[in-house]
Amino acid sequence: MNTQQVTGPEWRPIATVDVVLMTIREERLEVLILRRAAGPFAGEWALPGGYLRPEEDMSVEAAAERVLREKAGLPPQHLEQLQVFSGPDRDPRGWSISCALLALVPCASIEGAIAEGCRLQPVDDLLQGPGLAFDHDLILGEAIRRLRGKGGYSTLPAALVGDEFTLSELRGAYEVVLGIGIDKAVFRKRMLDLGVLEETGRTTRIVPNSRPAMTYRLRDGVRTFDRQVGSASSPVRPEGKVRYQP
Amino acid sequence: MNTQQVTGPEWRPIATVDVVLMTIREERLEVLILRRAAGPFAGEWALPGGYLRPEEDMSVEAAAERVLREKAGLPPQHLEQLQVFSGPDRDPRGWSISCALLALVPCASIEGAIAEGCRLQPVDDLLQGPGLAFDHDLILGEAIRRLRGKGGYSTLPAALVGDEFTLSELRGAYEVVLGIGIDKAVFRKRMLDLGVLEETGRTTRIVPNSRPAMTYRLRDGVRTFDRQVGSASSPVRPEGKVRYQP
DNA sequence: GGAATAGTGTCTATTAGACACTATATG
DNA sequence: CATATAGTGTCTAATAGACACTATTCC
Repeated sequence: MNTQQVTGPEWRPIATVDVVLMTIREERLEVLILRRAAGPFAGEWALPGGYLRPEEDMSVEAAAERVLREKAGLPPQHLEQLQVFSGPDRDPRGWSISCALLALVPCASIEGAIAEGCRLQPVDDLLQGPGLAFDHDLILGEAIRRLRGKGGYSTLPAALVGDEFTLSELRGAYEVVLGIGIDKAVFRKRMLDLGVLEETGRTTRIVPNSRPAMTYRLRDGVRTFDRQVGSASSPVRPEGKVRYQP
Repeated sequence: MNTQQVTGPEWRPIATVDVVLMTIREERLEVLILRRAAGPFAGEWALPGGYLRPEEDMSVEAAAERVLREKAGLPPQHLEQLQVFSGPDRDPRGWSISCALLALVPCASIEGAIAEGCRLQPVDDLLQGPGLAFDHDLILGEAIRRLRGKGGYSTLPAALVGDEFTLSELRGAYEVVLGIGIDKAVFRKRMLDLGVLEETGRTTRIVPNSRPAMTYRLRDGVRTFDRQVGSASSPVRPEGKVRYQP
């Protein structure tokens, strides 16, 4: 316990950020974790995080971006606050408040830039495994819930593909996030009718021996829809699978 | 500035909670505000809030409930985290982190219990007015955005009516939150088909000289739907207005 | 019966979903 | 030509929305 813990306005809690960086690799949702070098839970796997620094960080978002720069060498495609986790017992060093943030990136932008001691782990494996340090399993669970929930009625999954993408790639991201198959014609009509995309004018071929596809970019930032994309009743179609590293 | 602000792990920011307590009164959305007695912005209107207290508060949610007990004498019907506001400049006392929370209550449960120096103010008036202390206008704006956004596809507005309510009362809450008129037949079918309500078996009459209505309660906590309730194209129907204090 | 609100039935325009079909590239 | 994916057209079942209609209470 920490001797700084006295009651009154001069008392202050430990303040940190924890970042859930998610990406799609090989058609699976993966999370960046690292083996803690020091401090509590040294040697165990945990989410990247750290203390707030008054001189460097202008906000919790800035602190999260600093952490990600150190661990994955990148600014994320999308970063949003997830939830505050707080209390006297979640950190053995004392009463703490941690702002958890969800970061999304296309896989291609971090592979190779991942720092020593870090790795990408499929979320499904992680939910079974021996568990993360602190209350990070709880934080991870909340991140997955948020992504799955918000992913169905927003352009959030677009942050998991590159700036420029084909409709098949985008659909693949939605399918991985939502865990369902989505009919390509329905998806195409929905996305284009929503007006959240714009053509780049360029085409790409996803695989050889096939027709090239138009590429698109997001017209704006993340937007929300008033209806869910796809449905749980859609069968998972074989064509639904799309390669992200052709 | 505070001399505690030195770089390094022993440094800690000011940590507070700010609560946006919303309710519906006279068919308008209202917010609890108070005139600051001391400290920065003394004499100005602000959202209720306060320091985290290590001995009393087990979490930010508990701190928010304590603040609400002091100012409005109640545990809220619904309490959820909104967003963290943080940075070196938002509080003149130094680098601060504030967890903003959204609290919803039926109006009847707080009228009379509101503490000295506090008042309920319609949100629309507040958005025009001279503005709140700190960055509380920003926090209020985020609270309204959250309520309007989430209100359309969840049972969140139910927290603004009593535990037991008629479908007309509930529909009225949705109409106030969303700012649209909702057809009563459509609303009835949607809500009952969703299976989020259960009959209490008791009936109430909203006004004299009319047929009594069945009352319902929420089957669970807040649930989300995959489709928006109502639509912007619905005309505001005269019958849509419902009295909350008959 | 009159007034007021609760609750139901019906029609229609829209659309999600399913799926067949055409188009365009490579080899 | 075959192959593989992009992109389009069509049909259907489901339903949101509009609105008329019936039901139940108090006066």
